[in-house]
Amino acid sequence: MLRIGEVADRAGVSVRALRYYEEQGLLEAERTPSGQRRYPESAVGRVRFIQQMYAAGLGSADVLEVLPCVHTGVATPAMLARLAEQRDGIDRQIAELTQARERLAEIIRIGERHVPADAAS
Amino acid sequence: MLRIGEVADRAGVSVRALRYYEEQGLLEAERTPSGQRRYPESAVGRVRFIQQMYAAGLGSADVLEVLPCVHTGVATPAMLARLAEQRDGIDRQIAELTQARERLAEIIRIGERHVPADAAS
DNA sequence: GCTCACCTTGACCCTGACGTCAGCGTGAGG
DNA sequence: CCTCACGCTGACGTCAGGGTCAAGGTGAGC
Repeated sequence: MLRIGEVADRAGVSVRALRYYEEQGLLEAERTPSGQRRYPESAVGRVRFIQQMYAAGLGSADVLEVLPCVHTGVATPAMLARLAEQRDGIDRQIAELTQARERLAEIIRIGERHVPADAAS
Repeated sequence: MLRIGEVADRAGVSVRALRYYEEQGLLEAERTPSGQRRYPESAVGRVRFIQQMYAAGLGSADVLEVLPCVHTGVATPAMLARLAEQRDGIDRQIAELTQARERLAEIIRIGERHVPADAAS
């Protein structure tokens, strides 16, 4: 059983973040009689997953929706549908980003043609 | 010369957003003697570009940095460097998203194996 | 039994990209 | 002249994902 600081260190997040996740219902912890949180080792991976989902632009509610499937390894059809929805959302985001990237790349190409004399600066 | 509402409609953003962009120095407008904003047609495209950059995760300051190149079509080497930096940032984001997507997709595959009997629900 | 690092809750602070409301001016049609 | 949609500024609200500070409890070593 890990203490909150250890989980934070191992997962690379702040203690505050872990308490916030708990507040959002994303992460449970057992408590010692005095009230201190104790986490299983698996919590570290769980936190990393949560971070990854946040990075993918999901909000706490979305993560909360998909977490049960991760946790249990099984999923109802409804859960699968939600997961697929999130995956498609990410796909849409990737598409948007790719477009933006192309846009920038094109601007760079144009700009390079207008400043061709300068090779190394 | 377009009024603010028209630009907002055509670009698919709110009037408030346009005023905010102006506040951030991203979008200029002429003013009628009474103070109303008047935009050239080109503003619509400009706003769309701004939106695309926001969608790519750039902040107002970043957009402000890269806009001159778009506007003028030319770029100093320093500008090119900034553009390239933003492009690379987007690339990193895409990589992260792709990872998250794969993670979700895997969870879906696992889940599907655990609920294979149910085909249409 | 003392110390000191670690933990607790609660409360307020922050940034970004707007939403929203108030109170008022503007301008084109009937 | 009246109306009514549209525009203006300024100020405050919102939401997420935490940071930070305060005031105190806990627990393992010495």
